Amino acid sequence: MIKYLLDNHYKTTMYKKGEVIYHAHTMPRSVYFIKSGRVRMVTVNDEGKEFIQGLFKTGEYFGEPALLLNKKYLADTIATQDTEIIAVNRTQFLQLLEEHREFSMDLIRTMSSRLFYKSMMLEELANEQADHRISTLLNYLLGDLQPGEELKLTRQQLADMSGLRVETVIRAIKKLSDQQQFKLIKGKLFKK
Amino acid sequence: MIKYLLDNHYKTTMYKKGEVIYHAHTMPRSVYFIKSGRVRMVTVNDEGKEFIQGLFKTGEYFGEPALLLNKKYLADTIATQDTEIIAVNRTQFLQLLEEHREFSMDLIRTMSSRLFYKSMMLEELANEQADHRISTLLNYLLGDLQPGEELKLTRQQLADMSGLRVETVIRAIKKLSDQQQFKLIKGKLFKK
DNA sequence: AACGTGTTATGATCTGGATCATAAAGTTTG
DNA sequence: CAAACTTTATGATCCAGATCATAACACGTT
Repeated sequence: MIKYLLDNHYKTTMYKKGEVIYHAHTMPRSVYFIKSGRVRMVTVNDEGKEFIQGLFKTGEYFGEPALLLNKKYLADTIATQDTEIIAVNRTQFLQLLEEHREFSMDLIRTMSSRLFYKSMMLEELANEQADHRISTLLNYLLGDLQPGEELKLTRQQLADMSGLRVETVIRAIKKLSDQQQFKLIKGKLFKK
Repeated sequence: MIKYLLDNHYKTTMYKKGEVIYHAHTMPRSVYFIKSGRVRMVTVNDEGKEFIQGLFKTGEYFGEPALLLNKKYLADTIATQDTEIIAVNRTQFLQLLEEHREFSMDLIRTMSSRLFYKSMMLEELANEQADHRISTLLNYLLGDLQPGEELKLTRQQLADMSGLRVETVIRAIKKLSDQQQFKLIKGKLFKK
């Protein structure tokens, strides 16, 4: 999709590490495709505590639900590193969906997978204890990795994905480190 | 969509109140369209505590994400009252998506709205106190109602949607009942 | 190798909401 | 309309995880 957008002269914008792509509580104007880089989508509560709603990388896109529902964004979206973005406005986006059957199918599949993740995490946050939450989250994240590969997330990020505090995540990971499908080397997590 | 399915001789199945349409941890075979009735989608943890992932009524459909991702269901789906269901298998479903542009757009919008709801609830469960959670949930649910209309959900159901216990929901609703956009009459909730 | 910054680690205390218990409404059924 | 349920209500106790405090690594920089 990105290739198609580039071939058709869509404009890319550069966001420096830490720059905000959009703010919560504003009306959406575009869908954002990541040409290169990484982005995090976070909701922030009154006390400034972040919850990571999603992490997006090169080739992925975000921001469609609010655009399609014509509702204000729930989350802030921030470049986690220097990132190139192609913004596609509503008209263009709807046109892409109409004219490219494969893209609308891709979107449906992408949304399915996000729904799956969110349903899983909702169950965890609603009903499960800290250890269980971390175990489920880690197993899910490790699923994407090759054996021996490192899970490049800090304890703080895992806390912000699971609704726990850093200290709790640190203690949970320590406790889980035997019986799990990861190993701990100098505090880092590697898939077994 | 339902009309189209009926016109094309898709078979409807009757589920009595309390009957299970599908179980968590089984492989999906179909997408389910509700011809009439109501259905709840719940995840259940080891201690038997339920979390309501979704409530579906006449005209709505459910079960697509697992089918499209070819992953086991996360939740059980149960008829909340006598319900008529049209089960559409994978091939038929993919065919519907290909041949009916409007339907694939409807699905995208439906999924957007479910994602929106789940993102909202995740933020609440991760970061907010009981009163805030209930307030957000009630305001969201009241949004669909006419002024004066009753919100037909028990405290237990609200608890199962917000990850709280009944007693906590009861106390929260009492505390919120002044400053909110609902009124309490004999324990029932009405939109102002 | 000393310094600075980010991350992991660990112990001690505190608290919101769970849990337990019991009762009072409200609703449905025979 | 009484009996049998279901749902709402309220008080008392308890505990997992938040919060606070402080230290120890890890790693890049000069």
